[in-house]
Amino acid sequence: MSSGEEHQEVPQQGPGRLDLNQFLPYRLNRLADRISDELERMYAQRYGLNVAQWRVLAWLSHCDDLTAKKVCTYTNMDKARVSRAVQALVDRGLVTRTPSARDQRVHDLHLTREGAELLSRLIPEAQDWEAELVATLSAGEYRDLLNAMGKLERQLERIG
Amino acid sequence: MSSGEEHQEVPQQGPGRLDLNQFLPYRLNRLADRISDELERMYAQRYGLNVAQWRVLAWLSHCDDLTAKKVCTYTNMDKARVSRAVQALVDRGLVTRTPSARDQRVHDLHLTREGAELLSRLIPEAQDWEAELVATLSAGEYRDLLNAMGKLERQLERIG
DNA sequence: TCCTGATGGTTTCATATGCAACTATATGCC
DNA sequence: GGCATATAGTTGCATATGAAACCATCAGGA
Repeated sequence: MSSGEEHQEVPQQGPGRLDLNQFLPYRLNRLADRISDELERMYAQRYGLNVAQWRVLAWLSHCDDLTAKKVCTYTNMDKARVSRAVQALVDRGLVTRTPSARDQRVHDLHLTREGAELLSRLIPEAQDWEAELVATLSAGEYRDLLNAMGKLERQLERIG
Repeated sequence: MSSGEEHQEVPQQGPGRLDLNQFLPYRLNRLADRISDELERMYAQRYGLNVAQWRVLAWLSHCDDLTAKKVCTYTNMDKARVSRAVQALVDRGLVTRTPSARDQRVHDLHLTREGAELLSRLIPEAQDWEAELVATLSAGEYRDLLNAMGKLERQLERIG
């Protein structure tokens, strides 16, 4: 795919026409999908993790004291999907799931030593890859990008 | 969900820890997913379209002279998914699919009158919604955002 | 205490998706 | 022309996912 391939068709303009390259949801999705595909390849091939499992692990590295419910709200994933991801991680011995002392409905999630070790290898790889990805952005551009995305997220909460 | 909810857990830092809120792939995915969910609700509930079908229609509004293959490359969707989306649109009478005169393997896709009418109602809604979404961004911020995303896409091509 | 409703999590079931095999057509080389 | 290979698109199959039913536990009020 050559760069600028999105313009090889002469885009049609006018009423009833949508210029997708100016349409933020489209652009955002395309970019996020492609990044996601790359990363997915990385942790699927090398660590046998799918996206849901990776997200659970990433959150476990981000904060201790996690539950399935919290993962749901943080990642916007369906609770069934989270449940299955956690199950798979427990089966692989990367995560422990123990009923909470205070509330038997809740299960506390924790990394095992193996889980922590896997993350200690995976996280630097992910960060290196991200660094390469954003290498063409200046520090200011990067900051502004995250900033704009933050604004959009807050606006989404307001609208939705 | 209150805004800033992503910080209610004290984020842990340090080696082997990943600060997801500074990790672009995560942020991008979360934002794109949420936007996608909102839009999906919009055209699923009101027009009975799924994401794949909407993308095909959007590209048909964007440029005439489309084929399934082009949709695949433009949208990064699997050809089976595109094939099924097109089939559904043809069944609903929104799109025609005719074998190309030059190459019998290729099928030219075109909007029917009904398809165009549906789009003429759907597109303004989508644009209005997008306008509301980006209302908190200045024109400059919006431009910079698309610009940064363009850079990332080009960098992705280079890396991948 | 018992009943009602809410909540965290799992399981079931229907659907959407991706991969691979397949069909049909086209292209290039002998 | 005839064979090998590539390409556009469809279909079959296995898997991933989401919605809803379900189970267990908790909280609150009569």
